[in-house]
Amino acid sequence: MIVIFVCKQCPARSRRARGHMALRVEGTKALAETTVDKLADDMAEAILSGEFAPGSRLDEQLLAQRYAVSRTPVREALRQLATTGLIEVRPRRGAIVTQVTPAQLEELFVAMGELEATCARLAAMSMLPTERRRLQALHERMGVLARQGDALAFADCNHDLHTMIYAGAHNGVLADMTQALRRRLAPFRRAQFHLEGRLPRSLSEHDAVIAAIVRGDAAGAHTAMLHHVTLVERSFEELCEEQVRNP
Amino acid sequence: MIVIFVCKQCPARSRRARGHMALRVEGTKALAETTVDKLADDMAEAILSGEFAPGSRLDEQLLAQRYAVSRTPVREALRQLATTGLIEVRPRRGAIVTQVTPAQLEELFVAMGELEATCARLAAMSMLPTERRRLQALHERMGVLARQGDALAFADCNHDLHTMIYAGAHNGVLADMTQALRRRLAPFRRAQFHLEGRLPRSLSEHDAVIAAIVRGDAAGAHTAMLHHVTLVERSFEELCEEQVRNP
DNA sequence: AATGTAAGTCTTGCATACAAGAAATGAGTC
DNA sequence: GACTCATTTCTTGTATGCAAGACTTACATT
Repeated sequence: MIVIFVCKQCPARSRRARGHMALRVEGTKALAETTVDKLADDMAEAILSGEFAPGSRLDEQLLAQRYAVSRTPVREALRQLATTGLIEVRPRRGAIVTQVTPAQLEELFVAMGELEATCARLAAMSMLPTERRRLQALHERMGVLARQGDALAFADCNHDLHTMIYAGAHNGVLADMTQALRRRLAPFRRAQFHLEGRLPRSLSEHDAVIAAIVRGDAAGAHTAMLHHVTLVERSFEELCEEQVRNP
Repeated sequence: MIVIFVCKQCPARSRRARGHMALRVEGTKALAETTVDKLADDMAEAILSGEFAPGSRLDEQLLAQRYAVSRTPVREALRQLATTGLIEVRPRRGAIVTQVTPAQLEELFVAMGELEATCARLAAMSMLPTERRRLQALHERMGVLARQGDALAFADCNHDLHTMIYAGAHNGVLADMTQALRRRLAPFRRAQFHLEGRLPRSLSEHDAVIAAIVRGDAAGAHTAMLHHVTLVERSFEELCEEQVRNP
């Protein structure tokens, strides 16, 4: 979200000239205003959605044609994606979508769990009363959704709940890192909400986390969150094994 | 470090043609082979060393002249640095070296502490006997250096010690993130090793961390490391205040 | 004097062009 | 028939050029 403070009196020209600023709200990213940013966003989305399969080559010319731009902005976008780990650029040999090995996936899940648990611990220590109340309220709403069996809305709220916890840690650096990791793992987590009985199970795990945070139990929040994320990972693994058996 | 598996029988030409690969060792970065990578490294170094002051503008043409290249690779390097948070590129308004506010610095230190503590916890759980022994050995060597008052060698070993702990967590993702944060904070940590009495104090703090890791006490390692990093931060703050008083 | 306007200059953003390295192809050799 | 080597083709890496947006300066207005 971008908030712009505008002096209605000043015509557009002088507004810029005097440096009236577009203030960015804390913790948000600027909207993609330049071609490169749009490209990077689009390509990241295409990778995360699986359209660009892991291991596939990203030909600069093809991408340039696809997005109707020249190679220059494509290259800049590719470099940007490379530093996020989504793709790999091999000097003089082009870029490929990063192939995540099972071992690396395991590491990503573990790292994610640790970061989330850390956020939960900090949140338990430093959340404001308002934040705790809103967290509790969201959790209760998810209880209703779970009973209604609305997996889609539940997933949305689940995302908000976790984001709320990152924010509650009151540490932008940590929140950004955790969010980034979460995004990278999104493709692997998506499927599991359709698993039978996942919703109520998820809810009861959340219960422990939320309760610990609300009562300010740092160690408890850490443990409960680690447990929760580990279970999410476990059910992902089960899903994989199942797919191997019944492809 | 790069390890290349070579078939001695095949001449260089066919080796490439047949796709014999240069295997990158886990957890390391490729050497800068392309102009852009070299630029990015150089510029990052210049920023971290303070040559490019926080807030200063990075003019593409000037940079291109300085490194005797065209603007194209400079722009790509800038984009790369931007995603690491070292600089900020404002659309159509050029790049500036990120200005870290005291509040952000505090967040960086806290995040760093949490990550280091997490690494220590995981290391306590999953380090191999060899790794524990080497950690212990390095710690003892640092004891000697501290008694000799060799601050420079001590700082080197200190770096190695922490790196060893990241590696001991057996999680490349976490290790990379921690290392990156450590690098970003390096300019702010550098000065403090010259503080009076810092070496022996640092050593005794390490003692608690190492002991906990070696005996496999996960919770203890976490707590001790968090304590250690917090103290490092504290002494940095003291240093700042002192400089404010006697500039 | 302070603010608003307009022209001019400078910088960035993107496209195009060319050079150099890598893969692919095909002929020759053992 | 497998391997080597040379040649061709394709892709990436870097330089250059042009257009559009942002800053500067000088000027006009209240």
